[in-house]
Amino acid sequence: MSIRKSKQPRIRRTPEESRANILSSAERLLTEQGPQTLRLADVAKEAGVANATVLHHFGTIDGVHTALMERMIAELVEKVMAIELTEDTEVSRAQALTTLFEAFEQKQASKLAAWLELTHQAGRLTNVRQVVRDVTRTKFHHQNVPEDVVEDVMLVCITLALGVGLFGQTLSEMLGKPPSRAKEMALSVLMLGLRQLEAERKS
Amino acid sequence: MSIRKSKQPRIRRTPEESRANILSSAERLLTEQGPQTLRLADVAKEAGVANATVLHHFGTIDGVHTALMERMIAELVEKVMAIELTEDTEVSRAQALTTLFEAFEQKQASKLAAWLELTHQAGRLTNVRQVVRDVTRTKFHHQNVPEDVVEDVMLVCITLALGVGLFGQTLSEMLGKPPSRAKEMALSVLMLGLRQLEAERKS
DNA sequence: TTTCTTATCGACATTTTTGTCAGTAGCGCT
DNA sequence: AGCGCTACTGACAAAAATGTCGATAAGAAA
Repeated sequence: MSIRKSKQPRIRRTPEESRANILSSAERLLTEQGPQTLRLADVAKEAGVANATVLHHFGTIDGVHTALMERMIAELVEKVMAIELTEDTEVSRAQALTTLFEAFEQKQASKLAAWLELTHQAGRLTNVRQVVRDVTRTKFHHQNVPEDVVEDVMLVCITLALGVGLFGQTLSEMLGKPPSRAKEMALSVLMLGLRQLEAERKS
Repeated sequence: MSIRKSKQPRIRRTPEESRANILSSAERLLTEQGPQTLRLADVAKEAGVANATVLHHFGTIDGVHTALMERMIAELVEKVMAIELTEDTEVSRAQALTTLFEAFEQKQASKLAAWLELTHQAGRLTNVRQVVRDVTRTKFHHQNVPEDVVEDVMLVCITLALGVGLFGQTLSEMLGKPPSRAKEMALSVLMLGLRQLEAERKS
């Protein structure tokens, strides 16, 4: 009558692999189930390991949170830095903006940012300014625009990309529209608005 | 040697007052400390009552969460509905937009929205579509623009207002700029972009 | 004053979540 | 094969969070 619980053989990973496995599971939980589910038992179950294994690699559940944040931040920064903006044309800009918006929505970066903001951990993003400056210099160096103006533009682009990434889909669907509508509208308005802003500045 | 713990006389409120007191405390915790601190003991302590008192009025801690969400939503809707847009002028629009942005940042509505989004409770906002439709009809009835276009515009405005409300201040300060810079930039871009969009539509 | 209602509370019980520890088992190395 | 290292695990302990219950007291009404 007893059900045989065929015990799986242990999987022994390298520490790096194991950490990556656990963090990937945690990231999945964060984005699909929300921050509440980032509990020890949940993470361990999602990763297919014992609770003690998670603690073995990260010390505490908070260690998991910290490591997850840092991993997601690093990935996002890498993605943003990879955006190409070789020419100063409308098309090139539109592409860059689209890529930026997608970077913030694809890897759930907006959810990460919201989590950091809500938990007052935004201070973790100490390198944001440096990244923005690097982008300003490396991507916009050929444009004859003052650097602080470029920074203002990037500020508004990032803010809007975050807003769209976090709320765009839900809001669009609430209004009975296709889920990408908010993003499309935001991109249109942003492109047109920035063009006008530049025109005004030149006069 | 024993320290006399002068026991306070009980405060006996009406059920409505007591609920309001508890919810206000919870709201303070949500916006100032983050959602993690919306625990029974934290809420009770902030409200200055015993844990059991909170449960007496709300049943469970989840009941507190639900009631808090509903209260904040109602307050926000009221604020948005109160926005005036009597004329179809640039100035009038700018004022309305500014008011909208402020509504989303003042009462921490963006944090509420982010909380709902992260916890997959956005479905609670069932009346968003109705509110948008009401606003479309009551505020824009005198403008000769199709209703679905107005809805698209409101979609982008709300999305951006949320983004600015949630991330604007932090991002601005990260880049070493005054905290309202993101909002100002967003408003500028939004006004210019919408004007252009309208111009394009007319041609 | 006395009575009645019920908001309030402290103490306790239950459940949930985190963390500890001693032993087990993969895997490389000799 | 035998050995050493350590990733891994289950069982248990500790802590934290939620919820229950009977008693108390504030205020209204008789």
